[in-house]
Amino acid sequence: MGADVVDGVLAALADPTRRHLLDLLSEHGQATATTLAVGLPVSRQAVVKHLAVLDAAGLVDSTKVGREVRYSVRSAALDATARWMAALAAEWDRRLARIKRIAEAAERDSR
Amino acid sequence: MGADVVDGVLAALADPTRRHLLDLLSEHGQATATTLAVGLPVSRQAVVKHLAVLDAAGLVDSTKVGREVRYSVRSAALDATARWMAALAAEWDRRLARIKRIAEAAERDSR
DNA sequence: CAGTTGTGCAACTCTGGAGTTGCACAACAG
DNA sequence: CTGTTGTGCAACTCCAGAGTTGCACAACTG
Repeated sequence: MGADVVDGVLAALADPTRRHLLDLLSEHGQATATTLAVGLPVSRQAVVKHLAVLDAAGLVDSTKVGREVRYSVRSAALDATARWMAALAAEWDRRLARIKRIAEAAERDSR
Repeated sequence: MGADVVDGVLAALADPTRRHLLDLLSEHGQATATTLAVGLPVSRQAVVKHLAVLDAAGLVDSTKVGREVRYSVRSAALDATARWMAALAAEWDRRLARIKRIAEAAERDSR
């Protein structure tokens, strides 16, 4: 699994405004930067920049229709990151269990 | 599920140095800031700050032993965030499917 | 055609966070 | 007790990124 994908998604999700943006997008399915900016306490330009970040992370898709650009949510990258995270948590558990086993064995030997 | 927990975890994981730190910790199971700083291109103080962030996010646990502080990985918060993310991805899929259904119905009516 | 509206581009400000250094203090070893 | 070593605290520097404004340009509407 591409580590850079995970990297991009994590960096993108770190910002509250971008998470809110994704929330709005998933509600409406389709929206332009101008429309999205109305429901947010920031300017349209700020929204455009955030959408660019989300686009680079693969969390959002853009389509030009006439003079406007419609954005929509893409779940693939998020899903991949969720799987990566779950695998990481499992890996930690595995390592912790192994270390605990070794520690117990060492203690048993010392007695 | 606490949204602030997810928030903290995402913010914590956004930094590459912190992810590397977590990786090192899960390998050794136990480590002090001084020890960890050796394998990283940053000072001990920088490591201490990162560990403080990870601690606040619940990703790391600290224990005082004599004059040194030992850190260890905690998988609970990461696991919770992974579940949250998977649920979010599923939610997006659900909404997208619903919107697609509506769009197709509208198209069928217009014909 | 003229007027309106949505985007894109560029140049700025400004704050948060990553990193550093220096020093004081507590906990060891001899 | 004396010297050494690991942490903690505080005051800095520095820069990426979040946000802004202003303007030019393309795309619709009448």
